[in-house]
Amino acid sequence: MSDDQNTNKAPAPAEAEPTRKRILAAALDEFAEHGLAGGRVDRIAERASVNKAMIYYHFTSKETLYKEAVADVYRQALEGLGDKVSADQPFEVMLGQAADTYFDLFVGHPQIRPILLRELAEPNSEILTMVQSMIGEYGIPAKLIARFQQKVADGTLRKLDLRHTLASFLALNIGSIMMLPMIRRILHMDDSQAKAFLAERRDAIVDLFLNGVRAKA
Amino acid sequence: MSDDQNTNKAPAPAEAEPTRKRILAAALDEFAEHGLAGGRVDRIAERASVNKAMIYYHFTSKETLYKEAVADVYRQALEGLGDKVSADQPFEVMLGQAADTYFDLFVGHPQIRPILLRELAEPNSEILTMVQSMIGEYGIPAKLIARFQQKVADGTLRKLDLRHTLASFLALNIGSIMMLPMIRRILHMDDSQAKAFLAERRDAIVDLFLNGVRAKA
Amino acid sequence: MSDDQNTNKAPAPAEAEPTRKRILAAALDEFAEHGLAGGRVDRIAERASVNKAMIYYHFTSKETLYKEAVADVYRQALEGLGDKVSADQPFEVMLGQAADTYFDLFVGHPQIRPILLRELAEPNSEILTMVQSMIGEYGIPAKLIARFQQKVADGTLRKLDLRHTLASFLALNIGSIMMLPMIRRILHMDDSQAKAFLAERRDAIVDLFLNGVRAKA
Amino acid sequence: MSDDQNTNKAPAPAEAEPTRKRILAAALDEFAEHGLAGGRVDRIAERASVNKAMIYYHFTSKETLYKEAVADVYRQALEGLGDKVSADQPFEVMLGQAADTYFDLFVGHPQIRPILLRELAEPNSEILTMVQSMIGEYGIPAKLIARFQQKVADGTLRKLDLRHTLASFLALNIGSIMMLPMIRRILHMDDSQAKAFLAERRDAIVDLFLNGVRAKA
DNA sequence: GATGAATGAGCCTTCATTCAT
DNA sequence: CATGAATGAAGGCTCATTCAT
Repeated sequence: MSDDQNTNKAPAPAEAEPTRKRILAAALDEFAEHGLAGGRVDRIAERASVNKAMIYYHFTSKETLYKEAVADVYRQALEGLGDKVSADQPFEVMLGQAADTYFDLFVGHPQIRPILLRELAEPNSEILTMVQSMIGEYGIPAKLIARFQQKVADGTLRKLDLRHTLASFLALNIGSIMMLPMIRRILHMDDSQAKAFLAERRDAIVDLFLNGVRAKA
Repeated sequence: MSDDQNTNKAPAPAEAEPTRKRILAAALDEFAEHGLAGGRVDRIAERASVNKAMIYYHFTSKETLYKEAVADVYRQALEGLGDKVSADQPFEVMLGQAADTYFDLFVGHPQIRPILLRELAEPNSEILTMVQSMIGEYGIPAKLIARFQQKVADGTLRKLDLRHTLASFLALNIGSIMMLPMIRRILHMDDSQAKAFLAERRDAIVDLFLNGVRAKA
Repeated sequence: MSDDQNTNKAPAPAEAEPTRKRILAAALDEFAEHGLAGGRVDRIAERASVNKAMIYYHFTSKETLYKEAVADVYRQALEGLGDKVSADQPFEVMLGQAADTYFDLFVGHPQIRPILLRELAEPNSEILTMVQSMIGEYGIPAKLIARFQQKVADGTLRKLDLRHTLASFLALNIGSIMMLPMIRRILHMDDSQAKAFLAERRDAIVDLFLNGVRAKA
Repeated sequence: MSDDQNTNKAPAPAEAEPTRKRILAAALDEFAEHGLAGGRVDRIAERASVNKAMIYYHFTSKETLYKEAVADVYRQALEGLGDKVSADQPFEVMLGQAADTYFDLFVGHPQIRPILLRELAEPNSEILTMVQSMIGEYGIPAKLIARFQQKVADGTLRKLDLRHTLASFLALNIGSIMMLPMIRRILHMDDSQAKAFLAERRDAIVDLFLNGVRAKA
């Protein structure tokens, strides 16, 4: 599929793809800033330097565009992430890799955070379902669960409800990023302080989590 | 006439101070469901069974109404919360009280969750700032930080960066609630399973956190 | 009627009249500033320090209020003017009196100017008709025409079409006042210059008119 | 197809550069009839046979449209007027030309009269300022003032304050037109009489003015 | 008389979407 | 593919007017 694209694109439609991609990128930014309801098709057109009608040439509707734009970032994000979390490493290294992966995800694709937040607010988010299906069994959660089970089996971890253990790890990681504006205000941090804080967060999380789950000597 | 009113008002307060409050309640629901951008004034009027113009009789604009509605729930919520978290109790009891308070907050006022989520997505949320100022120094974070310091001093807790410790506790609690739809999908839980899961969550969090921060014997 | 009023008013309705008058005065100001279409009932109520509903207690509709307010100023204005123009005086004195009367009218009741201007723009102004009927045969035009005729008869004035002569006199007087903002801009006059200019205008008009109509020696 | 257009456009320019101009024309009529406050965007759309939204595609707001429409008529009017007033002609001819120009202006563009009247009623009319700047130094007033000065210098005219002299000429001309509905009522003229009266007015004005300013033999 | 609250119709403006070229 | 113009359906807000007390 990618071969096909690469070879066919040079000749004629070399200009075709860019437009579509530009629209997707513009849409992503717009929706990240304003949400689906607050996002404006005009603004997307402007951002992409295309005529508004062009958007409807490439996409069925604003909502479709939204879905495709979101799917698109996730595709890129997941691709970039690849296999940064390997079960071959020591447990704490693996946890660190997982944490890094989450932080990198939101740093590398800053539009994901606001979009995800807004989707979490939506009663029956199709986006959330779609994203989940994209990540599927290859995601970090699956890897973590497997490792947890093994660690419990060999006695390194306390006997915990692993669903909660996973939920806690996710909450610590993703939740910290999601809630940063709140925590900033509580701790009276300015922009640069918040940035530094976030950078230290990974270690703090892994440390707390490890101690929290490890079986007592 | 005034006698009449006074005596009649007690029995049927459902109509006592209606319109403005009905509008606020309707607005809260509408904005919780659809956000500020997606919320419709017409729908709020309908929900409140008032004429659309009545909304503008009581409130300056849609945005003002939004802010007042949010301020209003928080006022009620904070009032209801009172002093459920007391520093006189053993540490783990206090943590449990704090967790309970958060869970109760979001259960008792289910509109807060989606509103908070969407505000977290907003670059410079005035709402977040306002809410923070409403909670102020009486909030749980302040109490926790104080207790943490004391516990570190007496050697019960490991020497940790307390800002991160607090952030972790908040992420575990609030983050878990915020991210529930995500976790549900990851763990393939249906509605009732999710509910049960959330009910157990409090203990799981306190357990993990306590173990995570406690100094080793 | 006036007896009736005077004797009855003291007892009870002493407060009644003021409200109505306050509304009329407020309406006059509002309509002078914004016109009938641009005038706001709310603003009139505010200006009159009465409840908006009170306006509808005293007047049928916004339009009615407008008409009554206009009729009211004119009534006051005409009353105040009385017989300032007397045919007993020398011709040029009489012209001066007429000019003074017009200038006084617009200075003493500054709301009349904008209202009149806007009514002149209305295709079939009922107000204009009403005002005309209020002034009737006692107005300055009638007096002037009579004097003109007499002056033509005795040879002091050239044989002119007296309708045009009258029109010219009115245009010179009222027109000058109406068009002041325009003339100000053409002659680059500031506020105080314009005021001084208007004060001199009376003499300039009488002088030009007199020379313009007088039979050559 | 494009050929078709090119060849067809000449014969039927009625559709050549339509919408924007149609809107401007419709707006002009609407605002002339009802004023800015009373003018309705819906009605303008209807008059122009365009969708209401089209108005906002071409113009920023109702007020902008108003300003542009007014600027537009004045542009056309001034263009049409050109140099009808020449200083090479005898004084009374020149005055006649000036009078003709004013009468033609208001006859050729009947919307200007009501618009000007309403703007004269506006405390700080931007329109009046704009119009003045459009006319600038090429307008009749400048030409008249220059001629007046010259005529005073050569002794043909009495020594008058030329600002007042100009004001009087303008009041006689423009004022007569503006105040016609008033004069009609005073002189009890019907439609056709008023029309005839207005046609004679030019000569009456020039005659009065000339005699009024001329130095006595 | 007087008021606060209420209402229906309407107003300006915007938005997603489509059409003709 | 690309564009400028067009459109119908709201959407937020306002206004004159009325009602209950």
